[in-house]
Amino acid sequence: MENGVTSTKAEGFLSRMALNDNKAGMEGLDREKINKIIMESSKGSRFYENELKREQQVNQRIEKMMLQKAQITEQHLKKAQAQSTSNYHARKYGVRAAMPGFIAKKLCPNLIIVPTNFDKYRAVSHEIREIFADYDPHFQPMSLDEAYLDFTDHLEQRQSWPDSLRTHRFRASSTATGRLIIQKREEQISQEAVPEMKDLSPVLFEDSPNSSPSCLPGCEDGNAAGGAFEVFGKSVEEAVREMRFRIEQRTMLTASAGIAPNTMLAKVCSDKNKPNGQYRLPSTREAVMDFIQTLPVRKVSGIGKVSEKMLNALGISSCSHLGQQMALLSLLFSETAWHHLMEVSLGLGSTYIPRHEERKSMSTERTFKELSKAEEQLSLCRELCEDLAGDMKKEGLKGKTVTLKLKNVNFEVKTRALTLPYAVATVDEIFAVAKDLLKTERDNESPQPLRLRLMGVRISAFVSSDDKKPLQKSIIGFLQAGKSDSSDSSQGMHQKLEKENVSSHSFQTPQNRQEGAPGLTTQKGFKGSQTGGKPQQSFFQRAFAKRLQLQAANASTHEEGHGNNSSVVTSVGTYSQKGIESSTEIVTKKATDLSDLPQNDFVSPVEAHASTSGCGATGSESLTCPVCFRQVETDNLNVFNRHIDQCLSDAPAKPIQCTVSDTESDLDPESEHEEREVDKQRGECEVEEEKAKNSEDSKSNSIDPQEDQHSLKNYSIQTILSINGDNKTTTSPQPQSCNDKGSVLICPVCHLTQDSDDLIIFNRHVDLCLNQEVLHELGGQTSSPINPPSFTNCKAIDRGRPLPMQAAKGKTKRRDSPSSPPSKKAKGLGPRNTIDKFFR
DNA sequence: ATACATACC
DNA sequence: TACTGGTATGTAT
Repeated sequence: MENGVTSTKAEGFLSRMALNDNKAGMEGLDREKINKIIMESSKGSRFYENELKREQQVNQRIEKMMLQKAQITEQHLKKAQAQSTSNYHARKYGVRAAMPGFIAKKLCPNLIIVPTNFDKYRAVSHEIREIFADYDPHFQPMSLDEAYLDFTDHLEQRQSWPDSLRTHRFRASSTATGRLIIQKREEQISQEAVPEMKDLSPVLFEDSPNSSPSCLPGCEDGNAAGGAFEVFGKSVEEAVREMRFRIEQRTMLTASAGIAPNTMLAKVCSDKNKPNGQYRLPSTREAVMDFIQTLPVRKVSGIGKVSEKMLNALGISSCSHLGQQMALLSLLFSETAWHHLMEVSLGLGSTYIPRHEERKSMSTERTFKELSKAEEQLSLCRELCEDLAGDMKKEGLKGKTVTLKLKNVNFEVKTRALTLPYAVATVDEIFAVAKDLLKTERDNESPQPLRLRLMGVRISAFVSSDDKKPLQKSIIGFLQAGKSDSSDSSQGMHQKLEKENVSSHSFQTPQNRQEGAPGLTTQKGFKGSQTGGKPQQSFFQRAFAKRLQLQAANASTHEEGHGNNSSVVTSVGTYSQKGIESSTEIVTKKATDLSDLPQNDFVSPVEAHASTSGCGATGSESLTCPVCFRQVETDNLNVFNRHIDQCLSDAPAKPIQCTVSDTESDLDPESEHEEREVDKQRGECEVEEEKAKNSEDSKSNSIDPQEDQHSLKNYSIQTILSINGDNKTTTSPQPQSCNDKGSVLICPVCHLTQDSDDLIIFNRHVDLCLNQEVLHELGGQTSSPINPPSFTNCKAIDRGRPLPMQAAKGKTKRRDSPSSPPSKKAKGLGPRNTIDKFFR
């Protein structure tokens, strides 16, 4: 048994943690050796144990799934039938994104872990984005180093451009020098790094360093003129190559790109010739289908290690398998997941670049050495709230839901949230809630202490810009008589407040009590108001609309010309990484704040609010009303809440008499200044986090052997492009015929009557139809998200997806219900917004 | 609305 | 010694 357990664990670990050579630059490594190192470095740690646990959970899910699969009868089926990163040198050692530094060091003892420098990344990102904008002013950045672009318009214009507009010089100043610089870089790559690799790596690898030389074209011609230059052609490939060339000239960073008919494919393609390369997938059905057939599901954005494992358990590893198993998958997966898989299997993806959406949440979290003392947890919590409030202020945001995230020393994560009836943004408001959530959690665990290794605070449920603006105005108006905004806080809010609070349940149960007086601080520099996005249409709505549009257009001329509809994804490689220890020193910088806090560790939000406002008493048997600021002699929150409600309805439009000064008020100007300083350092950390998005926080992101510290050189940018080109008309698919009762399904795309009333078959037809229509005739506007849904908790048959057997005349519905709103789902399917708060 | 899991960078 | 941080999304309850 012992053995069995051990090996199970080992397997779990391996499948979960083992080297993932999915990414470029990791081919031909000695996996076994690397995995051994990873394994030995990790085993026994709490993290490891927790990973095992999670692995078991996934396995259970799979087991459950298999059970369900076993219950599927022929009938069913028949019916259904119907990271920062490591640089490329480091990757040769098996070092990869998201790998902890201590393991990376074992794989590559000579590794130098470079601290992150997000200011630098932002600067570079800005430059790159300027170049992107030349090709698509509406490009969508997905992160600092990655974006989708639609090349369609650019290509159209480009056709008539003279050579001069397609000519680009080598690096500025003196060209000769520029070339030297570049060449020097290459030498460093190939001569320095490589030998060292061989000598020092504990890991053997089989193939020699790949490496496409950087995209230096062999342009002799332009040299005489006092500067080397190159004339780029008019094709997509040339345009993209030109873009990458410009990026490299400008930033000394290389970029990779994928060119494909939609974003999903473009993303995959961008990985194909990474680093410093590009790959074009032609926009033909044949090419797309061929491409998809052999594509491992894991390559597709949105299919992560869990989804992959579940699919693998069903014998599905490539996208072609997906296509073959749609019926089965429809019974085992949720509708959303299934739909996404179907689109993937058909090579479908988004062909438009959605507008940059507004953020939906903002958070900050920190990992530290074990923290068990209530006071320290409390002060840390406050610190987080301060950071968060600062960030919120920068963007002029207010949100109603505050979430506390806790991770204990065993890596178990918990989140606790509370939604208020009004939006908050200041330190005190946030802290009041977070503190309460923390207390509740502590109480729940007691007498065991909370042994935390991470704490985070998040705000979500932002009020819309529309809501915010008047709010803002009224506050400003209210304050006009007055002083600086930092001292007023709750005053101006009164009217709004009163309205909101009165109409909503202001306070609730002890578990759920909410702070009564938001005491919103005014914020200057309120920028707000990005216009609301266009409502997202569903896949079918779009297709249908497009078709109508096309039909209309067809009446007149149908000469779209070039027919190059493109999207581009670009990603810049990761730069550097912060030291491993960076996250450990956080613990209690603000121990002094403890003095500001009431003695009892955890007080109710209201109490805290009052006390930090300097207006409340802190007697243990009384609570301070946030409205009238009188003591209420009770510790019964129901009583207290009644008082507040009363207070709110009784004393309407009267400003609260108290100089609240909450926000930053508990810091004197001096210390506030210091705080800012600290924030700066922290800023780097946060930026790092940004960076860390690309892989790991301090650990793995920029692991570069043999790199100059703080230098960007030798890093690469990766670009993914997608394009719709070569429109070819394809014949519509033959409607599948199964024939049945008198029901009739009509394809919303081709408008042909379908013989089968089998929805699965019908749906498949629709998708095929869309695929062709959209891809070829229409330049295809599918609404597949750029960032696909995750596959959390796939469900199973019993939940029974409603297979609407309704067959009507004229209008047919998919289970998706084309006419019904994409619902939250489709909406949720919107792009994952990874734009950092630091770049906005 | 809340909690948790998955995914991406 | 010893596995991140920020954001989004999906599912269950």
